[in-house]
Amino acid sequence: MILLYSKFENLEQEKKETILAACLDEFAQYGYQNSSTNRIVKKAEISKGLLFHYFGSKRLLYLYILDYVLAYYLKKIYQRLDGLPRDFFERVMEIGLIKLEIAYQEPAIYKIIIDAFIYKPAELEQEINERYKKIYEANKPLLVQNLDTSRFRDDIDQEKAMELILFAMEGVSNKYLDLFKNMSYDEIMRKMDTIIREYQDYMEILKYGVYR
Amino acid sequence: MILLYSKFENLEQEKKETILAACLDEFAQYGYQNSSTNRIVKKAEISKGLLFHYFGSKRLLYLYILDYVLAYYLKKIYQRLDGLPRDFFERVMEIGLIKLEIAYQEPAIYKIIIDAFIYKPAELEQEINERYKKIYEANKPLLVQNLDTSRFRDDIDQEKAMELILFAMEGVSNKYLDLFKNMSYDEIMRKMDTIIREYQDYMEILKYGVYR
Amino acid sequence: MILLYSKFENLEQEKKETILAACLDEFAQYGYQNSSTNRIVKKAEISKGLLFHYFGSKRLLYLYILDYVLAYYLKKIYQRLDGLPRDFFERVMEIGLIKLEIAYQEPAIYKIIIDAFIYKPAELEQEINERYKKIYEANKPLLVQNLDTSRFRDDIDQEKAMELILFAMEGVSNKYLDLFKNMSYDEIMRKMDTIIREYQDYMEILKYGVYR
Amino acid sequence: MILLYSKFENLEQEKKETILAACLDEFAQYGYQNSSTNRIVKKAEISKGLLFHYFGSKRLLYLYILDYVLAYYLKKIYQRLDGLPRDFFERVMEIGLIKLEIAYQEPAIYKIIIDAFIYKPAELEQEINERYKKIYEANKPLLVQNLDTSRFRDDIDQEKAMELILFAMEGVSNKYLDLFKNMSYDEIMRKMDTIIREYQDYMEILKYGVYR
DNA sequence: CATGAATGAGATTTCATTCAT
DNA sequence: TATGAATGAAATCTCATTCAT
Repeated sequence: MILLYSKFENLEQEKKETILAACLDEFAQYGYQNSSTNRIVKKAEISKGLLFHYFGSKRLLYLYILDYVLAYYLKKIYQRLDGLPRDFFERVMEIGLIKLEIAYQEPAIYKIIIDAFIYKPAELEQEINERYKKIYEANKPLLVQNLDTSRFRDDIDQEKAMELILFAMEGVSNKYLDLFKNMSYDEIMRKMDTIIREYQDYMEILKYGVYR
Repeated sequence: MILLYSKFENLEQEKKETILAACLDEFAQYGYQNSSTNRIVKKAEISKGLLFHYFGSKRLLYLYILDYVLAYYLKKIYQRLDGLPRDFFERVMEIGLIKLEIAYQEPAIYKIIIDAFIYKPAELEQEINERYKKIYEANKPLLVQNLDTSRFRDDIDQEKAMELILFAMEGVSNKYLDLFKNMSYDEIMRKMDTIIREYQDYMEILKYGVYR
Repeated sequence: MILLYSKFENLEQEKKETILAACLDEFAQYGYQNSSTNRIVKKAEISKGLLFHYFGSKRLLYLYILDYVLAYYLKKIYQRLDGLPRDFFERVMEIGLIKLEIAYQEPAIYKIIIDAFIYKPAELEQEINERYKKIYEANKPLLVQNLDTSRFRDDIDQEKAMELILFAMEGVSNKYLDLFKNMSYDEIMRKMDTIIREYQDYMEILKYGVYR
Repeated sequence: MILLYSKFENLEQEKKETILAACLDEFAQYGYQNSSTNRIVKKAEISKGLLFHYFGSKRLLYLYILDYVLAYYLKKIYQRLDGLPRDFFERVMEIGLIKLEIAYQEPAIYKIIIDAFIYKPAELEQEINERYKKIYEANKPLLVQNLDTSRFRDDIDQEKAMELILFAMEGVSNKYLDLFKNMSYDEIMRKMDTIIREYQDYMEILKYGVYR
């Protein structure tokens, strides 16, 4: 890894950023399969050969970018780690909101991540699965560390319950994201209060089942 | 629509089926973007010109096929409509099993549907969304028709509760489907009992919250 | 084979010949590895796609051309079959002269054959070996059919002797071909008599050992 | 020449050898045309610029390497010069065995030489021909020096006879080398006795014609 | 001496679509 | 209706060589 991409990493910051921006843009808009290295070099204003000098192949370039966006994403999330609520429901909500925030502040990064894990281009399945495991493991402590589980009912499988809650709330999140697609940032912000209230409604229902 | 594809629809049954089979095969294996009309005509043993004579463009061909598989899918589901349990949880479980069944009996059809809704090739987003709404509307009665809601607690929003349950169970289903990817049909069948039992465990937890 | 190249073979004669000429030219000048399909389509004045429509890949194109030149070559040789002398030495000499003739009448064809068998591009080794065997088998009767072996000495292995003679005379032939490279056709023709006389000198020596 | 490569030749021994090894490896595996200076610098662990600093161009690098392997080859052969049998046939056989030995001890060197003289990349034809002449001249004394020609028959052209024998035996050698291609070293060694015996059979036939 | 970033032409191949027959 | 030849842009990737540092 270190050797593989060192040519690129040793570049001056500005140039690196131009190239990264071009790649993020391209992969976010077209996904892996339909992205074009031709378009990337045009956007980045570098020669065709140089891109391959840095990254070796489109495949390796994509994996580099994927790792880059994942690192960025995890960093953002972990910056908030300290302030996470101890109650599971509140924490799930908080994390959901963080994700929404990233999705709006860095839509390209968010889109690349989602695409990678949901679509998984066949020729990259293994590599993406590895990264998925890694990010899953990295996320676990986020959810369970320093958690106050005292309110969970004794007679249910706590782990399964938490899984269900996550699945359900992810479904709710996606519903909102889908809704947001055709809305401006301002519109979204204006509705945010209502959304948060709805979010809480959903959680209340779940809470009723798992908390005593 | 009627005019658009009438040339194809008026074909003799056998020829239509050969062409359909070739398209299903191709789109299931490669998805929309990476599918090739060249390969399709080779598989279907028809000429290049004829395919475009029937469908106009790759894009329109795909949409035709998408509608075809959706119709097939819905038909299969609706055939089971009468026997659906009146209890919501049992019904969700039953529908989940029907989906699994289709996924294994007609993997190509299942794969095309999943791909369409999950990946949504950018240039087809609008058309796919339309279809998504349509299928969503079509599915609604499936879930609510003739439902026995008497056991739902009075003090919760029934609709939201059902949404949550669906989201959660979809998460569980996907978890299993992911697990199945690297298993043979026989292995899956052997584990089916355990899986159904786990499925029920998850539902018990949810039930506790929404049923009185 | 028939299906593979039928698209090309069904073309009208004139177009086929233009394309063939372009390929022969290119492969003779550059060999397989360094030939360029870009240059070929330019020479043949057809579009890039069309070449691949006809032949599928550079590799298959080359194999088609190789078979074409081999067929041409064998046909030329077999046309002379009837008049071949019954004495082995005279026959070897005759065949050698036929080859020289072809080499000068159709230098591209000759060069492609020689290149294929001598250089054998690694990725085509197997296919070329198959063809080599085929041509070797086809050549055998040329050398032994209706041969008068009565003058061979009884106490030597006739087959080994004939092998040696062929190897030796091939060496002599190559020596002349090498010599010819820097000579004009006219020069060569003027020297032909001397060359044939030398040829015969060489054979006399060999004859002395194997004939009684 | 001296000026041309002096930068390289003045290097410390170890570095020179690393670079030479990389070049031998590359040219033996890929030939001139398909070799890559990129791969060479990677193997040699030197910079791109340095290679061109030393050798000027790929073409000049190849010629340097060609001269190097030829020198190596000739040195090896000449080391055996003293012990060479005085009988022409025995000497031809001995030289043939020496070549086989080199082919197995230094396959890269052998392969580069063979490739150069057999394939002759068009753009290097002249330079290779010069070297061919040089090596041919250098080989001559090897064959005739201190030779016992007393057993040659008086009535034949001795030089032509020797030429024929060389051609014939080269044909036999190539036949064996071709055979060896698909055999392991051990297999070859196990068959060596049989091969030498066959070699001698061939020579006996030739001997009969040229010796009295 | 030495580096390695940078170039851009050129390699083979695939693609959806058109159109003369 | 039906054919399949024809197009040429675009895809990814490699190449020998240069030059600022």
